[in-house]
Amino acid sequence: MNIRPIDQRLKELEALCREHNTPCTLQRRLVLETVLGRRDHPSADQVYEDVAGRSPGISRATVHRTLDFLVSLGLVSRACHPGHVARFDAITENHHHLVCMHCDQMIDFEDCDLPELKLPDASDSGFEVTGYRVQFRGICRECRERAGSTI
Amino acid sequence: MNIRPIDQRLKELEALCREHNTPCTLQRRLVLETVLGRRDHPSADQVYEDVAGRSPGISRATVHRTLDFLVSLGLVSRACHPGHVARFDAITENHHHLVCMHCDQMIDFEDCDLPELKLPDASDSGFEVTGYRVQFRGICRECRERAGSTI
DNA sequence: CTGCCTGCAAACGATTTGCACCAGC
DNA sequence: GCTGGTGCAAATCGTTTGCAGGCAG
Repeated sequence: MNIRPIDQRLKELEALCREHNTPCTLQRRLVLETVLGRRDHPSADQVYEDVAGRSPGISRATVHRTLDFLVSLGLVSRACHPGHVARFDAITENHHHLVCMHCDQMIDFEDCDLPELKLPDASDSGFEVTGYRVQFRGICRECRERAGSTI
Repeated sequence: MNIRPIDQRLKELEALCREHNTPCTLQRRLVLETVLGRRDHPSADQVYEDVAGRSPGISRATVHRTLDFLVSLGLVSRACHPGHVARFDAITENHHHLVCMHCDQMIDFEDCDLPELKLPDASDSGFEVTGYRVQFRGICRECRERAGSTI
């Protein structure tokens, strides 16, 4: 759960940009700084609002593109789920899912020997916890075969 | 992880509709049957495709409304996350989140004594698991206070 | 100087909403 | 017969894309 200091992350960004032969633009720095500076998992639009406050010219499209870019570098991750359409589930009890990060397919994960998690006490934060979901993320067979060894 | 038989679920739907003084329409039955009959967490559009095959007149809007209705009854749950906008996270390691099911706010959950989950072997299903997220779902303080005791 | 990134605006896809009609109770 | 659920179409919201111009390397 360690967040490295922002400066160090910006250095990582510069190094990774160099490594990928792609410019380390002001916008990329600003978007990364913004995500690092928040602990509430902002949406793309919230990042846009923040960044636009400091750099008025920026466009929403750039924020989206930049976030995707940062995810592809591994500097930022997508909270929630990879795709963006709502999905529904006939099982209302707590259980686990396997999610493919390439094609967004999502299946139940049955035969695991994971312990039933006890609901934690999050009352410090004011939260009343009523259930949970565990999302195991990875790559499904089809996507692995399709992509060969390039992943 | 027990799915009750479809007939029993349909009975539950009828009972709950009666209890809420709202009609148990054909569309509601069809949508519920469809979600129960699939184990792959269909999106609203996939449910629509299925239902439209059996009942050509149905509209997408009704499928959305019906799914929301079934979720509110507790017969179906939303997989992934409650809202539908992508959210980003500066922490790329495995960790836990608290998600408010009312306002969709999402925060990190730090001080929990949950064990680090070992990545399960899901190779039967062809999945290569690379990470996980645990979503604890509940109601945040503000939403609880705002709603009073009506939740 | 060159290529890629950016800003803009239009396109797109999923979901929501307003309204007239129809079906369940 | 009333109420509220449905179908349709338009509106909305988040995200993506095509293209001309600007900036990092």
